[in-house]
Amino acid sequence: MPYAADHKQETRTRILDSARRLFNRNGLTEVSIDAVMAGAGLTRGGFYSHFGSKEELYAEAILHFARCTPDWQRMTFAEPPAGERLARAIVGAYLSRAHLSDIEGSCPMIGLATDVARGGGAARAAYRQVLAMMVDIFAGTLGPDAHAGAAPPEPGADRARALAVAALCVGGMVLARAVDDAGTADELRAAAQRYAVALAGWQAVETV
Amino acid sequence: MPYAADHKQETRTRILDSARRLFNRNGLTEVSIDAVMAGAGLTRGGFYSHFGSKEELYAEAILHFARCTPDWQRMTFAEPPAGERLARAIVGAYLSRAHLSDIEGSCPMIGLATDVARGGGAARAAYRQVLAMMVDIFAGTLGPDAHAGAAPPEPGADRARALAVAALCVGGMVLARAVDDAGTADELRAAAQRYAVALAGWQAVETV
DNA sequence: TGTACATCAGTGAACGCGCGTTCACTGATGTAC
DNA sequence: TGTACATCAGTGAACGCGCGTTCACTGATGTAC
Repeated sequence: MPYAADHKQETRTRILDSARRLFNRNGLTEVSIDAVMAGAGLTRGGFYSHFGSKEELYAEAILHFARCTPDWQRMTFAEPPAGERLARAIVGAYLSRAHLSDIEGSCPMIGLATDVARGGGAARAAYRQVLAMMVDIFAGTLGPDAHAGAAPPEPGADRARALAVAALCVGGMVLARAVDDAGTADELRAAAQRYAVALAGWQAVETV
Repeated sequence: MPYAADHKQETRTRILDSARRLFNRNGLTEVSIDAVMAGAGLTRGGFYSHFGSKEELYAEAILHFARCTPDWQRMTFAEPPAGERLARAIVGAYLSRAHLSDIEGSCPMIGLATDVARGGGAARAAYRQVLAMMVDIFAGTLGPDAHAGAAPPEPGADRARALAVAALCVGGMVLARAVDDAGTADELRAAAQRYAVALAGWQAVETV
């Protein structure tokens, strides 16, 4: 056994980390295997002893994103909150100026949305998984619905509202990144934050 | 003058229409000049008598999108409504099942969001222009704000709300397209529609 | 009206580069003795 | 403890294909006479 048991696994993780950064910045198809391997401190030839093809890297990288997301939460907050506090803190961090400008380290739902929409099943399944994590956290912690009428609450109304809050979070950031004017971008970010909190029925956002 | 005066202009428009369809489906970089020209019934060599480079095609195609968007409105509605009726009808059409499945013909803000975010200034300026069209229509027609407190309304609150409605419209569709499950996709679409209308303070959506 | 001509939109072969993929080889590492 | 060895992670040259771009050429069209 010429190398330590987890040596290859560690290299693989380094490749996936490099891919995550580069994909977030340049999209799935505009990243060469050369660049991914160089980002991991390796050369191109070794790639195929870790992955069968570039397609396979896509799928694995998206799953890697999904696995990393809980870590991202844990690292952002000194002491991990729970319940509604967690949900408010997530909205605060998600729609923060720091997250807007951190292209490489940001949530993959923002930077890879349209690439994934064009991609294969594995990428889209992983995307749904990341979205589901966010929606589940929101759905469990919603406050009163300002838009609910006098009628008794319909079944599934909480889920619909949680989906809308998520759409506002991701949509606000996607638009802010696409627009060429920093002022408009920050207005979008702030507006999405304000109305995501209002829609969720919370009093205020938890700033980090 | 061997050809009619507008002959070349018509060909150019045909190329841009082909580019619009292909870009919406495959993204900016994953479309070859060969494919664009074939889509316009032409061969590759002729491209460079219309555009200086592929980069230039990107910018022109996005501006073409922006120019087409009013036509899209006009064609969707038999008799063009105005004011709040127009705004409600836009939300209804934008977040419709038909628009969700019409990849090639859809609003470029949905299919090209992350591509534009990575692109050059011309594409991002055009993107901002299309977004501004939508936001302006919303901002002028908002109903009462269910989330406004007893305090007097702040300046810019209407613009912030219009931006949030737009973020909900685009974000809902972006997520719906990225997810691999048709059920979740339609839930996202419907939830975004419901709460976009609620956030705007309208009573109901105008179905087309 | 008919014919020769000038113009130029469009053609398609060719070039060169980048990138995904392959493969024979290198050399670093843990193990056996 | 020290040395030879087997293993295999990683290297880098090479191949082939696709695509952006160029360019000499074709042929369709409106005009002049």
